Amino acid sequence: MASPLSVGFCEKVFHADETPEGEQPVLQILNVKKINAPGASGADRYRIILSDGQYFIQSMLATQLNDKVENKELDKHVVVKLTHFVLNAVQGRKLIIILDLNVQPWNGEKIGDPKNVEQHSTAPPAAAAAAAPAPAAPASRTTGAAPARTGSNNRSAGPGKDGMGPLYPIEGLSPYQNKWTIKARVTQKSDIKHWSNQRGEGKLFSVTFMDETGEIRATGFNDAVDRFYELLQEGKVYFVSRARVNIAKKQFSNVNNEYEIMFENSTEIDPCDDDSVPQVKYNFKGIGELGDCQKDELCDVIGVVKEVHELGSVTSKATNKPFAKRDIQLVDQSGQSVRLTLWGKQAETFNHEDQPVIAFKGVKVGDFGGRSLSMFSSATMSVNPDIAEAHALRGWYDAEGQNKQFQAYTNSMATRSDNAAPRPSELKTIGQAKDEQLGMGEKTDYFTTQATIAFIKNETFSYPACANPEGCNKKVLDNGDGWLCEKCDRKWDSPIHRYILSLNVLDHTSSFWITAFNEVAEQIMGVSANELMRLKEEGNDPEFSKYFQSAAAKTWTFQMMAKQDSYNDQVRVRYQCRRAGPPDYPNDSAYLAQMISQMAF
DNA sequence: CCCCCCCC
Repeated sequence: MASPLSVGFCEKVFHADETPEGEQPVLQILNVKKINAPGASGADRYRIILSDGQYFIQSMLATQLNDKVENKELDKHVVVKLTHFVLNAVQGRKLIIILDLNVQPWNGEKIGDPKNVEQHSTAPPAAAAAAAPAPAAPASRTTGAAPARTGSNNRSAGPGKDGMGPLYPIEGLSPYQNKWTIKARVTQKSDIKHWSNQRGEGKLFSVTFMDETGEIRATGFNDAVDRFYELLQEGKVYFVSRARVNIAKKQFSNVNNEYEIMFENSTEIDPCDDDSVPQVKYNFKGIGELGDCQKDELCDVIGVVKEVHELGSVTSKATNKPFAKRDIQLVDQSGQSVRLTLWGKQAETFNHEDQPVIAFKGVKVGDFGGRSLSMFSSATMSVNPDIAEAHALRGWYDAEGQNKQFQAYTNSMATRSDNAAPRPSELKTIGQAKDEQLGMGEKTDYFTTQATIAFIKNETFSYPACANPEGCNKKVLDNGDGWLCEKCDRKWDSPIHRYILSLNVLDHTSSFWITAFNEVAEQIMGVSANELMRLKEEGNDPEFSKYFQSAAAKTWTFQMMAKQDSYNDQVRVRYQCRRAGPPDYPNDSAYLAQMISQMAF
C-alpha cells in the first residue's frame, strides 16, 4: 500500500532557506510534548515531531492550536495535513511552526521507520534545491512597493547574510533571536509623545503589529520617530527586521505578548503589499453586557454613534495638565446606550456626526454612571469597518434603531463582580430573589421583579420632612414651637410629609415586604404623602382609605435594590423599590420567549 | 529612554 504521507518533505525543508510556497504536506505525528519555555503570549507551547515516513523533523504548534492537543485531537500517530506553516532556522537547525492543520483519517499505526532528518540527511538533494525559491526574487518579499534597500532585498542566501534573517511569526520572536523578519499589519499607531523627566527628554511613538500568530507592541524613540512615524500607517502591512526584542512591561499595555520590539538605528521597515496578513480580530461585548465587565477591564465594543457631544477639557488631578475630552453616546440592538470618552487629539479631531458604526478595540470599562467607556492609549477605533457586526448594526439602526428610545446606564445598575449576579434589567421572581439570597452579600444587589401589591401599611406611611424649598428632605422634630431642621438650622410652621411606604407584594412564587420612598410611593399611591396626611389628620377616613384600596391589587414592574441590614442584632435583607412602572407585557413576553428558546430540551 | 490614560 502506498504511503499516505508526503515522503521527501522533511528532507526538502531541512535544506530549504525559505518556507516552501503552496505546500500542504501530509505527515504523521510521532510525539507531542509540552515544553518548558512558554510561548510569547505566555501560553503553553507544544513541540510535535512530524514524520514523512522516511525522516522526522521537529515542529512547534502555534499556541492558538493548543486546544487540539489538550482535547487529544493531536496525539501520537495521528496523521495531519499542514495547511499553513512557516519554516524557521534556529541556530542552524530547522523548525517548522505549524499555524494551521487538518487531521486526516488514519488507523493509528506508525508508518515506516523514520530517522531524524538532522542525522540522516546531510547533503541537499536535487529536489530540495529545486524547491527553494529562486535567489533573486523570493516571492514572499517581492513587493514592488518596497523602496530600494541598501544592500540587498533578498534573504535567500541564508539566514544572517544581510542581517535580516528568515521570516518569523510574531509568536516566534524572542530576545534570544536577533536575525528575523516579521511580516505584520499595523493595527494601532499612537500619537507622537514628547516627554521630559529627570533622566532626560525626547519623543516616542508606538505601534502594534499583528500577524497570524499574534501581536506585539513596537516603540520608536527620537530618530526612529523621524524615520518611521509617517511610514507606518494603521491597517498597512510591513516587513520589519533588525529591531530589538525586549521583555514587555505588561502593566503598561494590553497587547498580548511577553515581549516588545524597540526600533534601533539598524532597523529596517518596508511596506508590503501582501494583504494576506489578517485584519484586527474583535471580541465584542454587547453594550447591554457591559454590566458583566469588571471596572478597568479592557474590552471590544461596537455601536452606532447616536450622539456626539461638544469638545471639552479637563485638568488631570494627577499631572495638573489639561486634556481635551469628548464624549460620544453609543447604542446597539440591546436597547442600551453607553457613554464613551475620547481623549486628546482623538477628541479634537473626531468629526463623525453622521451616526456611523464604530468598532473599538481595547477600550476601558469604567463605572461612572453605572457603566462608561474610555479610550485607552492602546485602544483602536475603526469607523464603519467592513465586518459582519458593523453591517448588521447599520441595517438594524437604519430600519428601526434610529427611532428607538435607549436605556442609559445609571448608577443604580450596580457594579457586577461576577456573571452569576443578575443584570439590572433581568427579571427575577420574588422566589428567585430569595433563593439566590440577593442582598445577603456584602454588596447591594439589583434586580427587577413584577409583582402585585397585596397590602400597604397605613398606620405609618410617612415622616415629617424639612420644608426647605431648596430640597433638604431631612426629618424634622416638633419642639412645640415649630418644626426644627437641624441640618438647615431653620424652623418651619409645618413640615412636608414624605413617604416611607411599606408594601407587601407578591407573585406566583412568593411575597415580601418592600419599602418605597417618596417619589415611587407617590406614583404608587396616586397622591402625595402630605395630602394623605392631611386627610388622616382631618379624620377623613373614607377618602384616606380609598387611596390605599385603589393602590392595592395593582401589578407593577419594580426595580429593586436588596441590601443587608442589621436590626436588633438580626441580619436581614431590606428590599427597597427604586422605581416602579407599569408592566411592559410585549417586552417582557419577548424576554421570556427568548429565555425559553435558549433552554435546551 | 515612555508607562499618564485623566473629569463628572
